[in-house]
Amino acid sequence: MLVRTNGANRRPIDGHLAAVAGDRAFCSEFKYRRGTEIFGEDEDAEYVYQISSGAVRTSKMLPDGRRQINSFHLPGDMFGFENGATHRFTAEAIIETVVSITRRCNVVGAMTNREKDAMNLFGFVTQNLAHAENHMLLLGRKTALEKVAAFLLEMDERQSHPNILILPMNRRDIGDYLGLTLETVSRAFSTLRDVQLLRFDGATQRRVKLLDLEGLVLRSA
Amino acid sequence: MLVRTNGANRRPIDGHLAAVAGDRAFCSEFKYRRGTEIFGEDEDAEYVYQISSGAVRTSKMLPDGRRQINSFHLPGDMFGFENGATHRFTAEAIIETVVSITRRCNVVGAMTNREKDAMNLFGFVTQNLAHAENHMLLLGRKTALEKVAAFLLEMDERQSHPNILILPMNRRDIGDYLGLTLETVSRAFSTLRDVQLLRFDGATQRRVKLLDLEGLVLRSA
DNA sequence: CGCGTGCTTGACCTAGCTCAAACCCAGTGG
DNA sequence: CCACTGGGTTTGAGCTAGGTCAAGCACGCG
Repeated sequence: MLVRTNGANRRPIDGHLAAVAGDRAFCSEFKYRRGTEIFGEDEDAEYVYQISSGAVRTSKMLPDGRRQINSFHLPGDMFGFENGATHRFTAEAIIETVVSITRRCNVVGAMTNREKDAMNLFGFVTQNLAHAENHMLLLGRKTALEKVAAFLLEMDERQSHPNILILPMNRRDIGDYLGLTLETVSRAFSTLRDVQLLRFDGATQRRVKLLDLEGLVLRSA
Repeated sequence: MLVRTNGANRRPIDGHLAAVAGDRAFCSEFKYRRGTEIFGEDEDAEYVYQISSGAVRTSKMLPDGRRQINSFHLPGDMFGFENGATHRFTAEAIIETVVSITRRCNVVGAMTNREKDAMNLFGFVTQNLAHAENHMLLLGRKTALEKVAAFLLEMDERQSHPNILILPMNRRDIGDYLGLTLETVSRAFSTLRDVQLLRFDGATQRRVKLLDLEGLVLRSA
């Protein structure tokens, strides 16, 4: 499923991944088309990934097709750490996405050589863990409206409070992230619109203006 | 809430925590009574913990009291890694529990000195992360019966398939772990008993014999 | 223009929640 | 010894949040 766009264009890039891998460890950039798989559950885990642009969903699936999205990754985010030899989940590009990739062994090599940056990597993992812990609280104990409000606040936060929040994912993805159906997500959006907590920008439903962050926080727990 | 039982009895102990902390970093053992708090959400994170005996639940709470248990920790498990300065969740002893404790700074010091053990610690964190990812799938997408079946299999696995599975936690804890009410958990136990997948050992409902692991696996997804 | 994808909305249904009652120990005190 | 108490658990009877199924609209694209 790899769609390599810039061929043998191997070069060090800016950002943490390059720092962790070290100057001598080169990173490649890959481009993935909307909807394509970056890696699949149980595939060999050879690389660690950092997003340059675009958006990625990581998910797990039950045999009958029920899906749970663990997290959405936006530019700057790292994913794909594995303890064992294989990936524990699937990663797919939601929109056209560019990631930089370095071999696991480079990172491990870096850890033994440069402890400070190894600590950085450790930080990325505990960050992922912290997100998972918050998300378990959401999945296990929040109502549909609280889930969607929390989701909007999370996205707003991660896009550093833009004037207009742009959602790269569709309602089904949001539902699979929040443990809801797409219809319930849609109804929650409508409810939040009706009580003036958000407004859709233009005709599209992917561009949202949050009108009252305080109000959203109140409804997110 | 600390109930220090062995006073100034500081000594190195066996196990990973001692290995990570290094020979010169001494670990203390603490005993907690059933139901007592080991650390609270937002408290300073000064230590890393490993269980010698007993059982611990780690949980997060919403303002109105709804609780989500992230995981149960059994002997050998480590918990309490933090990236920042404070704990992201509460840890409580479910039954009388002995933990060994080392200061975070000892562990960090060990990481810069002994890369191999640092890798071990990294492994513990990614292990916690892997558990969280599986648990999100469970919380977001499984039915009550699937959740309880998966829970029983998890506990059985972690007690290395004992003849009789002993549950240290009550039905409410199980419910808060699985995102269910205690009544629903109880009904699921009864259903599994009725279809001969488990039997209660004696009069107590905390001692369970799993009669058909295959059957449980089938119902756990 | 026709088609496919995504979104909304409505009507209905059901898994799991709430509320309530009853039981079963284990521990305590008379 | 028994009575009493208080967790913990089970079970039942209803209720409701959210799922399911279905229709219809809006947009973008070949």
